[in-house]
Amino acid sequence: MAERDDTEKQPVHKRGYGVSTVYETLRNEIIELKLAPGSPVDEQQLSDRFALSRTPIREALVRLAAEGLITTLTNRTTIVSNIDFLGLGEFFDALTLMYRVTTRLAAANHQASDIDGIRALQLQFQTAVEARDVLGMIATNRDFHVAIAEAGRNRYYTDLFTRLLDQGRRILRLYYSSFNDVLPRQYVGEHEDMIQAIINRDIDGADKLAAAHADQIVSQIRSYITADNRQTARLPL
Amino acid sequence: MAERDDTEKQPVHKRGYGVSTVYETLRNEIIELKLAPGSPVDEQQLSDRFALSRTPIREALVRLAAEGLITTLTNRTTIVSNIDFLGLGEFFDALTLMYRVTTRLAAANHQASDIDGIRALQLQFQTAVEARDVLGMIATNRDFHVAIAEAGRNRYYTDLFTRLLDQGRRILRLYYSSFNDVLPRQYVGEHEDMIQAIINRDIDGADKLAAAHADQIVSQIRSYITADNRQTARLPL
DNA sequence: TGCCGACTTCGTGTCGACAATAAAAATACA
DNA sequence: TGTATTTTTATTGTCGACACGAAGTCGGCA
Repeated sequence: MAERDDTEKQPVHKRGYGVSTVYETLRNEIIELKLAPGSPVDEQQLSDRFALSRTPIREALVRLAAEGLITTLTNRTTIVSNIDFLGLGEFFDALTLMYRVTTRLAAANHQASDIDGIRALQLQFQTAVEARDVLGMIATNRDFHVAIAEAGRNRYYTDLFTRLLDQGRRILRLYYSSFNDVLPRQYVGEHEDMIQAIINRDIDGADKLAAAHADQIVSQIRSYITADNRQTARLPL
Repeated sequence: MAERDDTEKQPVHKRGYGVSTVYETLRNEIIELKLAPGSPVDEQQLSDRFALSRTPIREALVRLAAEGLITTLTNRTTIVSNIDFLGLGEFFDALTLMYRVTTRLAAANHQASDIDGIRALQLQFQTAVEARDVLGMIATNRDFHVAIAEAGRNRYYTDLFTRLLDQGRRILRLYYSSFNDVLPRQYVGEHEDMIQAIINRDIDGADKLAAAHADQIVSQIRSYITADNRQTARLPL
């Protein structure tokens, strides 16, 4: 689909920042599906592109592999990890639990200053919705929930949740064309309710809202997938 | 305390298995506190020890850093990560939740064959308890719960839980000298109850048992730590 | 004698090259 | 013409060496 011809060279790196640059760049491109799942990741190609030797490239790839974003076949090749549709059940389960836990903890542990950041991101999300900027919605929605997780002050949950949300971004992007506007608008309202519950330190309320929110998103994705499947099933044979 | 003079050389590696050997060896030594938290990790030294060039060593270190087991100070040195006593609250919270979730899911999703593996590990744990083999207890207890998590069939929970349990092993080892036998014996019984609940597919029962089990362990560790603190507080000044 | 700056040293970050390995291509054979 | 075997090729895994950066060290100056 999308060509990867936009290989701009970024020649100058400070010593020690080469790997993290490569890591972050590739990470973004994988999450934003600029690099298609299953597509091969060539070390020499990246070496040329970033004007770095293969050693720092490799270290970045090792980090990406540790996060499961790429898969390395020993001695042969490394590819962008495929989206595991069979494991989607596990994914949704974990995602829902993390939505709930992080929102609960935010209600319990947040400090006043956290709210400002959350509010700002909610505003960004809202403007993205109004502008019908689907990609922006996906990104800002992610940031909004990460901010809530950080207000909850449990790094273990935040780490797992962030990884799950980023995984989710890959899936959402696959289906973003089918977005309509009624759901996103609803999300704005749900976000608003969640913020209120957090401010009121209403832990159980926050939990319930988060659970409902998660269910919304999960069933939305599920419906996209089954709709997609139906299309394939209708293919003339 | 323990010297790290036992640096045996392992010269022969199959191509591609060098890094994983280094990774696993170091990982074990860190978790088992053979490498003290805060102690420096020298690449050249490891290079000599494993009879490998620094490149594969480095890749192993990157993986360890991604898991948080070591900390790399850019351009300077890399050390074995310190145990974060201030973040212990977060740790216990996440640990408890994962105990509950994995046991719940095991009750819901296990297959008959899983039970055999769990039973075998429970037996190992029991023999370690009877032999008063504290180190064995810590290790087999970990394996027992990992097996339950795997029977629950959610890789996201299993991953996080495994990491948490391994972190916990470092903490437990710090205090293993203060172990008495009454608690471990109690754990054997609690494990037995958990297995029964899982077999009966009693999800809520499994949850409750896991929660109680986790609380036991957490309060045990907490009491060790506070006892330790009291000692320091009693120091003559 | 105490503080500031150049120098030395040690270890990491990066590089280019070589070796091994597995897939693909080419060849031989039935 | 189809299949088994050898050869080629592309790409990874590993290596030894160099270069940069930060501590610690030493000497100069007030």
